[in-house]
Amino acid sequence: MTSHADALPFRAVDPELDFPRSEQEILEFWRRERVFERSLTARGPEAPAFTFYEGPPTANGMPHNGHVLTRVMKDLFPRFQAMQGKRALRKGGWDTHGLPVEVEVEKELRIHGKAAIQAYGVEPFVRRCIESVFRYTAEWERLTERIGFWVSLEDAYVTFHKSYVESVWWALSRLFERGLLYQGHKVVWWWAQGGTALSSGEVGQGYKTVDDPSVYALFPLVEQPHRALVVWTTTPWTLPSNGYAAVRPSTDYCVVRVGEPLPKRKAQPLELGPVEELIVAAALREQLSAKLGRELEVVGSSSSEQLEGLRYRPPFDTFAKERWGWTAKLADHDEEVPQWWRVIVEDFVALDSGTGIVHVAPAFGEDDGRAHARQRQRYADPDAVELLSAVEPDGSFKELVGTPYAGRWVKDCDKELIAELRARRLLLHEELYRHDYPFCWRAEQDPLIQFARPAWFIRTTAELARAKANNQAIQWLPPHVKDGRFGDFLDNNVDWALSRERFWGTPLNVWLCEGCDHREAPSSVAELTQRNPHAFDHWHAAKAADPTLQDDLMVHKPWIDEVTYPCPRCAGTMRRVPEVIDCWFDSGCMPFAQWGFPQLEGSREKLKEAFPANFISEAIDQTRGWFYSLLMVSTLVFDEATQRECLGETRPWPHPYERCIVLGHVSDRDGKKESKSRGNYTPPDIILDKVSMEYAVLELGQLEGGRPAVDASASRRGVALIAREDLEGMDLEEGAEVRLTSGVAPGRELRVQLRVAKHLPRRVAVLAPEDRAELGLGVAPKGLGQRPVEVPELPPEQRVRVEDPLTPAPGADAFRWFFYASSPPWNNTRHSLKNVRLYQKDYLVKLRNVYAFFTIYANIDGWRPGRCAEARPVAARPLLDRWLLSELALTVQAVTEQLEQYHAYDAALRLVDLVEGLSNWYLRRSRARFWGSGLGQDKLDAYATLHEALVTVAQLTAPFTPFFAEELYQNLVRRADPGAAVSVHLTDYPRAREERVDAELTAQMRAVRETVSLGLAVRAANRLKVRQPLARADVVLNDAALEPALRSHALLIQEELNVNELRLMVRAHTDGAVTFKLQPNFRVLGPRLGKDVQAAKQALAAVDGAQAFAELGREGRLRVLVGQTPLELSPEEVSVGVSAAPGFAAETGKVGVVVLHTTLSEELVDQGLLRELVSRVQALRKERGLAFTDRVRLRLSGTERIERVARAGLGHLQEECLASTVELLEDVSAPELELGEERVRLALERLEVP
RNA sequence: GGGCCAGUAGCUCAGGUGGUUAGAGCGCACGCCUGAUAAGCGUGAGGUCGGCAGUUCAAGUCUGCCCUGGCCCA
Repeated sequence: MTSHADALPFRAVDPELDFPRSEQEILEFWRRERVFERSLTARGPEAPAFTFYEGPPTANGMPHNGHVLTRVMKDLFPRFQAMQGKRALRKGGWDTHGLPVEVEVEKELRIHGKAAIQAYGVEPFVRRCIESVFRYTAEWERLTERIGFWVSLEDAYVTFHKSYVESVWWALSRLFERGLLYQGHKVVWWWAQGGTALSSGEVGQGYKTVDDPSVYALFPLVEQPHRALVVWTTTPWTLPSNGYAAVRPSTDYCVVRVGEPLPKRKAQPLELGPVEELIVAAALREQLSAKLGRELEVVGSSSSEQLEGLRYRPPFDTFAKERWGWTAKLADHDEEVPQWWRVIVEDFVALDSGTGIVHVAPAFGEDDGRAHARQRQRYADPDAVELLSAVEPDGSFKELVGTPYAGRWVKDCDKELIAELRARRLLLHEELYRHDYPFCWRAEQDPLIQFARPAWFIRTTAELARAKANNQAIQWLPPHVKDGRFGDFLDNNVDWALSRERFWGTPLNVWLCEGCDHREAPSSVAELTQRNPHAFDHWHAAKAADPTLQDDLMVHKPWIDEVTYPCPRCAGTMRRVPEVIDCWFDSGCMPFAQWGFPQLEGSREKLKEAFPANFISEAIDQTRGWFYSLLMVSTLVFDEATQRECLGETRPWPHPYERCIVLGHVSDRDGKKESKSRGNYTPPDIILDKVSMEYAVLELGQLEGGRPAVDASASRRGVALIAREDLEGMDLEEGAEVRLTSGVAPGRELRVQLRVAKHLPRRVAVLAPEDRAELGLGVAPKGLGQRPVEVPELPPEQRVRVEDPLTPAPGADAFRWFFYASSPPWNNTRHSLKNVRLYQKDYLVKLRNVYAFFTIYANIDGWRPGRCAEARPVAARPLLDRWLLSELALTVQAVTEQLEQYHAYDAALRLVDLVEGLSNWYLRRSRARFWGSGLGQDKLDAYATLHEALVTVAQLTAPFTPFFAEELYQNLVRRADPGAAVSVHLTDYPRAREERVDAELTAQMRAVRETVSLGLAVRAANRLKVRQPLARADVVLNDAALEPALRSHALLIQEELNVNELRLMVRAHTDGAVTFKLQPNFRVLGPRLGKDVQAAKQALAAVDGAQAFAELGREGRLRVLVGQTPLELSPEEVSVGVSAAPGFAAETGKVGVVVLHTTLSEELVDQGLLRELVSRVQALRKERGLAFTDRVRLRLSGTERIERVARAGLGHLQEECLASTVELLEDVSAPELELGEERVRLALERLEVP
């Protein structure tokens, strides 16, 4: 059956705004028609590839708004490029390894530390890691689809898969062969009691404020034993492991003598033994003097450069007793120098506390470790220099420290160490120092220590020049990242600490021989099997016993640890090192590992095609993360030889990505970071699907004694109290009616009003007992202590869902658009439901209104896209049509250009401009053209123009707002033409019709719009309703060139301003309403006159503007007196502007001045009354709810003047009001209306259409 | 403590190479329109351009120092 609706040219646009609903239909359409899959193949196999790399998320947490931003940016450009004719491949990916995953699993199992994991069993632990990693995959996939992020998830790469791991092995194997892998030490935050390094996230959770000893120790100089460095440390237990003393670069130091006690100070007794003079930073001398309570007399000066290299006696001889004389050979010249106990220069030395000289124990501080690494670089054989550490991994002192310290927990020895220093006269000062120090977040009484662990490194510093060249070739957005944050990071590069003493990660593929020192890095399972055919027997046995075992696990701990093979050099056995690798290295291997290169068939071709990526995009925090790992891994692995071997050619920089869009963070509406624990977090669902949130249920009684001051009367039946922030979060006003539902009372709902209670925590709602009973709800026991983050975990009877029943959520397009259009993507974005709606209104809603208008009238007129052919050629169409099509062409040009440059924000701005002009000018000015009956030529032109504009906008906006673009396209194009491309996303991106660009017309229209605007401002300022016609408007132009332009739009201006006559003139008087203002043209005159230009300004302001302007015109120059000096000015040196004289009905703008003649003749008043009449009738029509096309019978009675006006304007009334008959009667029974001084009664009834 | 980025109207943002009345949209107020109607439109009020110095005839724009926020690193 063909319904009436199906017969319409266009499906009527739903008057209700519910974007999520139509988006669901479109999602279903895309699924059904497999539009994404088609878009990948539609351009044929020969189409050029466009490559995008997906930075893999970890799915062990819920996706949040930041993920929406990245996914939305990642989606935009491939969609655009696909419409530009490219094969835009988008392979998904999942990051699955790493410490955060292990920590999550530890939390679940309520175990902590290496030993606990081993006790639990590495095998079941690893299996739980896999489960954990995919815990929220479903949510991720749902969000991905819902926001319209097109990515191939079904063949997504997964970092723990065997093929991926083997690719990573291949890369490491390459680096190993080139000598870029070595063993060293890395300083980590170490939980000694548990034998585990903690991630920075874990460390951050465990800070406590504590008092630690702060020690000022003396390090006597070897050459001048009477002088000592005053060295500051807060970790006395690291002093036995001292290696260097560090001073700050380019800093003044002074030599002082300890003098008399300061007056009014408590001076401590000092026993300094042979030391007489102290060296401290000049800037900290007084501070130290105050601490000691003694004068410090300056007896000499020094600088960091002079101090550098001086040898000193370490405070403890733990290592010095054996190694004092040890030296090492320098790399750059043939010289042996002492390895230890020298002054070095380091940036990290601060001058805000201490002495400006810092104790460096390379094993016990990150700065210290790095400083040591730099020292090692000086030597011919860096590995010849060992690391001094007097501490065992369990946190106890080593035997070599000797009694009484050996075997004891280091921090317990602080006091005795200090006492020993004092006894040896090496202690200058001691005090307590209050600071924040990290403790283990699970074992809260255990302080962490920084501790050097043996680790494998990649020698990135060896290839740094190539990495930098690579960076230089990347197009960074914003550009400052290149030489700013990223460049700086490269400049300060240190070798990559690759290994991790953990369980869940890519195992480091280095095998060591037990018998000799032979090392190998096999690159695949196949290679291992070649070396030992039985290498994986244990795995196959395990798999036979448990067929559910995933094949990928054969390359993971614990199974891989059992793989051994005979040493090729001796009779020993090769065993793998125990470590796994940094998961950042995994992610950096993604360009080739996603294809399983080189071991998988076809991977070589795929790599060749998709290397480098055209663009990647992630947030700024990835600078040192993925941006770095990608660049570094590819720089290292793909040296020229490897490129030739793997790609068959060498590629110029950059690789592996040509462009990188660095995104800002998503913050709340106050610019604060969104955080679940603070509760200032807007879940994506609120934007995408339903404005609803869950709250913990509280009752009034729980507030007593707490901070919230709640008026007891505010809590009553039918009212829910919440925090103001929560109210704003749902974009609701106080008093809004909401729907309450509960998980324990399915199907039941309650309508209540929302009220704000001051100081209420977020995410709680106070309900009246009766209301709670209605929904079967209890209360959350924590009351005011309820934390937002815990709300979803509460039992169902303690939670209530609050939903806004009136306003649908903005939807996915709005969410996307918000991120594109609100600010450049590298700025931080202030996100809230309200803001998303704001930007939606500005663009999507406006566009939708134009679209709705179009369908209404096209349906009335039966206009179909086929009738486009009946429109005249563009050049012959009315000015307004030509203007719109010119704007359209310009916009196509600009948007395309911006998207090619990856400027999403600028492109979005252009689209907003276009839609603004389309709605606010073109349609407003064209509405009357659609009203008349029948399809005249002008109307045919208008339909064709508007239709084309809408279709083009649909295509332009398709990469940005794919859902609404699809709706437009389906209704405007495909409904009439089933042969058209199935989806807007399968069409070609619009090409600018350059022949239609009319820059002059654009400029003219701008002037017209400004003129109109000025005229309306005059009316507003003088309280002249637009409905009242005026006799005349004078437009006094600043620029003569605009005169003919405006003349051609005179009718339009008259109509907008409702004036009967328009006069255009160029810088002329109009009855004194205009004055002339002369100013220097500063750009020209400034350089000529210099300082005097200000005097010239005053002189010009003083002359009679009109006369001066006349003189300029007459003689081609102007003479003025500047002070006593005559000055001759050329026309270029003077800028003349007209402005409205005070007291006239006139306004000034850039184009010039608009003057309105405000005297009302009787005739004008009559004209005004007629318009009033029409207006009142239209209001009545609306009141009656009449359709646009309904015909009416109008009866009216009124004062004499009204009747005269009505009689004279009968035809006009009939036409404007669709009144078939207009009857003037003695008395109409209707309320009397006032029209100024006149009165009228109006009655109308609908006429049935015959 | 260091590096990078940002700070312009209530909000979100524009403001090549310095040029003298600092712009837009939204919001707000007032008004218009009533054949896009829970829509459309106009006008207006809001700014010591984060602060303080400096360079210059002239600074939102250049320089220095400082303040606030964000991120990264200590």
